[in-house]
Amino acid sequence: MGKGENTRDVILDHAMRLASEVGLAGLSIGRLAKDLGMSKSGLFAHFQSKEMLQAQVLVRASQLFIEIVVRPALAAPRGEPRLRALFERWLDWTRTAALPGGCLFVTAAVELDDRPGPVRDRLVALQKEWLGVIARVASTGISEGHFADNLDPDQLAHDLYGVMLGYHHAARLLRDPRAAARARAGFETLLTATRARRSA
Amino acid sequence: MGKGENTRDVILDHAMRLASEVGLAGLSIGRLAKDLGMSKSGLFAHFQSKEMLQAQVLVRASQLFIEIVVRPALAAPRGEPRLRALFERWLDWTRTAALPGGCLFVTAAVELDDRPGPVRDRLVALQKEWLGVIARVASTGISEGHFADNLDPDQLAHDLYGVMLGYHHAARLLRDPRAAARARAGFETLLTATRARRSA
DNA sequence: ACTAATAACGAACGTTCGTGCTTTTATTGC
DNA sequence: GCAATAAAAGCACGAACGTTCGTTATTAGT
Repeated sequence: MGKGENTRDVILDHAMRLASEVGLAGLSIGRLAKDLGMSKSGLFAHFQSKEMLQAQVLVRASQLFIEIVVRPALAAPRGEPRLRALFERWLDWTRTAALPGGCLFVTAAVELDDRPGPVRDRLVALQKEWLGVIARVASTGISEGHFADNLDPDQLAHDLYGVMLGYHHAARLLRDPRAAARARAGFETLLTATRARRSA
Repeated sequence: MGKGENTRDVILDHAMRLASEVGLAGLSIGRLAKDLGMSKSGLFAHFQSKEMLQAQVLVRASQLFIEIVVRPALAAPRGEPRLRALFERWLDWTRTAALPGGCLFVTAAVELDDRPGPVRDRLVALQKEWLGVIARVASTGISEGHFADNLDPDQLAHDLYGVMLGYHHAARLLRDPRAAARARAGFETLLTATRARRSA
């Protein structure tokens, strides 16, 4: 690994943390350079544009997310236990990843939802992938007999995302100390519902 | 109503719509002035600072929200019917209010959650008020016998907010045409859960 | 109609923004 | 240790930012 590649990693790491606080649009080359003690142009040369930087930050964050949340959860048994493992790690991942401003994907999702472009496209792809992972685990939960067989895995994935967004809102904006407890209660409500057959 | 007050309303109205797309931080005096065909300084004079403008936009949006969502829903019978009315109007309110960029409060919540200051404080107060309204309606639902008497109204309010955030995410970022259906399904899951006594 | 007050204007301020070019400094391969 | 290469710095650019100033139109009260 050349030296450039190394500093590039350092830049992306810091950019990811900064973006969790101020958003991807709030990132500024000047601010990053100042924080890292290097020149604007020297930093800029690692990326062809700010847009490229933003996209790379997203990629880096998703790698970290997989490493911190997804991979370890795969150690849990298929079906419900694995879903629980995913949920707990997801709930805690901004702490584990030391993201000072909360989940970067939540921030990016809101600020990019009306801004077409490659960065938005990449985020959408990542989010759909993640929802797909959840849905697949839920689906396995059906075949394992943990959940009712008329459960809609995509709906459960969607609902789980809602629980996480609610947690983010309560924890970050409202600074509600019960946020995690509320999220877990919401999760249990969803899981309970997966057991009763629902009227179509 | 003097002339100044009128143009001030026009400015705030447009600023609110613009902010729903680009966020409160994304608002710029120059852009607003250009859109409305007036000078930067003339527009600026209506507010002492950009921060004041942002705060006023929030106030304006909450007035609109009350008018469009809360007030009409109060016509529905107390308890569950009123909660349903609130939910349906909430789900549709950005369309009714003609906000092109989705719910302004969602956007503001994410971008302000790490930025202390009067604007953030105002948003937090507004959000707590709104959650309080939901909780109070849910609470009435208990005394009306619609919901189990060990239901936690604050938890239901929190969960409902999560459903709405999930809807926003699916509709705005993922452009999922099933977003509204998903949100309604999540709502019904929550309501069903309020009927069964839960183990403490 | 004349005056006092309000509203809007145009220009400029100092910063910061992203992005080029050119030059200097570090690192690498032989 | 020297040459080739990669990385960072330095400098400058045009544009946009929020804000202030002094001045001109427009309105409202008498």
